[in-house]
Amino acid sequence: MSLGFELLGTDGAARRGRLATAHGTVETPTFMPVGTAGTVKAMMPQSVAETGAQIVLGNTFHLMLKPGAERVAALGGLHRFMNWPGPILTDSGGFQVMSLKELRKLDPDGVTFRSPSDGSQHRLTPERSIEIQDLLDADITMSFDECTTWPVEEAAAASSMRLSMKWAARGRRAFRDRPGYGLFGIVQGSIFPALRAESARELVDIGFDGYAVGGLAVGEGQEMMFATLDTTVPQLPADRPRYLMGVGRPADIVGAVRRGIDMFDCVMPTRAGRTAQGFTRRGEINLRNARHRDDPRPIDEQCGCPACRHHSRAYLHHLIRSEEILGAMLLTWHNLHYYQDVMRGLRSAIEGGSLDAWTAAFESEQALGDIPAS
RNA sequence: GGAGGGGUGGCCGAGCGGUCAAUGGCAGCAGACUGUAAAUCUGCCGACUUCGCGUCUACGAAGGUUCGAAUCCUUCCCCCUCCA
Repeated sequence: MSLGFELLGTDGAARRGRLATAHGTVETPTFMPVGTAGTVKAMMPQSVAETGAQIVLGNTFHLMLKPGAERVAALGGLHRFMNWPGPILTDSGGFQVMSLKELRKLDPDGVTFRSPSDGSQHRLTPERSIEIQDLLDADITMSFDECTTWPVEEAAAASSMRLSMKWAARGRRAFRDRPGYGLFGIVQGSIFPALRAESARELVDIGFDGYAVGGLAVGEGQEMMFATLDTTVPQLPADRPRYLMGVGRPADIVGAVRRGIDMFDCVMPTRAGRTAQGFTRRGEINLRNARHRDDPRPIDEQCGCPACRHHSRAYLHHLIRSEEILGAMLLTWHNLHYYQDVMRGLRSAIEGGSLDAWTAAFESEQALGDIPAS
């Protein structure tokens, strides 16, 4: 295995680990901000790092279209191109197989996409996806898969999963092994335990540097997602990192960490930050709402981010109402910082063997809800 | 003084005899967002309301024509442009 992973401790099924990549180490459980197009939207790379994030995502599909993988490679790779010196994980384009299903044609060999911006045709195969991620210089490369839609019949979920497994094997052969770089396989099978088990077995047989659980948080709900993790995660090798793709809200992450997941990514904190939603210790708030208009308090009294240290809810509300860019920047910064606070809390709770108590405190505080302005 | 154009719901602005409580946009009030086609999208937005294609009040003002008027006519009040 070319990607180092050290298991530092456990608390129940939860794990405290350390991932060693060519561009640095990552303490797990970790949350990876999504930087689809070579930027964590509304954030400077340095600011992303200041929130505590150690690794970010890039996206094969988006970077293939603009500016092109070969161009990024010629410019020194994605780290240098976007000035993020730390580890980068790239998604394979598999999510776009689902999210852009109106714009693509799938066949056993791969997928032909029409570009959402100019209609031009682009071909992605398991091999080409790996090649692009190599050109981008991703520390962690994801297998090209089909993110299965929801809801789905078991038969359709099975054939979708089996296609992804074939593609995973092809991707494994195409991947160029080298120190500090790794390839992850992605378990599919929707909410069907037998399919998840089959998928996990196949991937483990092939052998990957890490294992992702894909095709969740697509509408099935938290309960079914957790149920799926309960049966799936135990089938993944204990000595390799586990990544739950696309998840989620803070409570989703906490529940998944407790079920043995090490890595997460989600657009939630960044997208929500651009659409006025703030995540706090006491739940979610919408800064666009009139109730914040005169509120001199910060978004979250206990938060140390620049938005909370220097600015009131009233100011954030004003910026957002006025469509000032700074509003999106500050709220994104806050959300990412809060997510990282949650991850820091989880890691230290696992280290201290106090995850149950930590979780109880987290949940009861979230349940209290926001304190109204006096 | 003369000639034209116009006054529509918080604002801008369609409508120009019935299907108009009145298209749109903005503002306002909420909601959604989970490997980013997203600084996006959705709902509500005269009053009342048992929330129902229900009642009432509404398109500068007052009259009138008509079965029926935001839409036609008369007078008045404002605003804009051009000419003197």
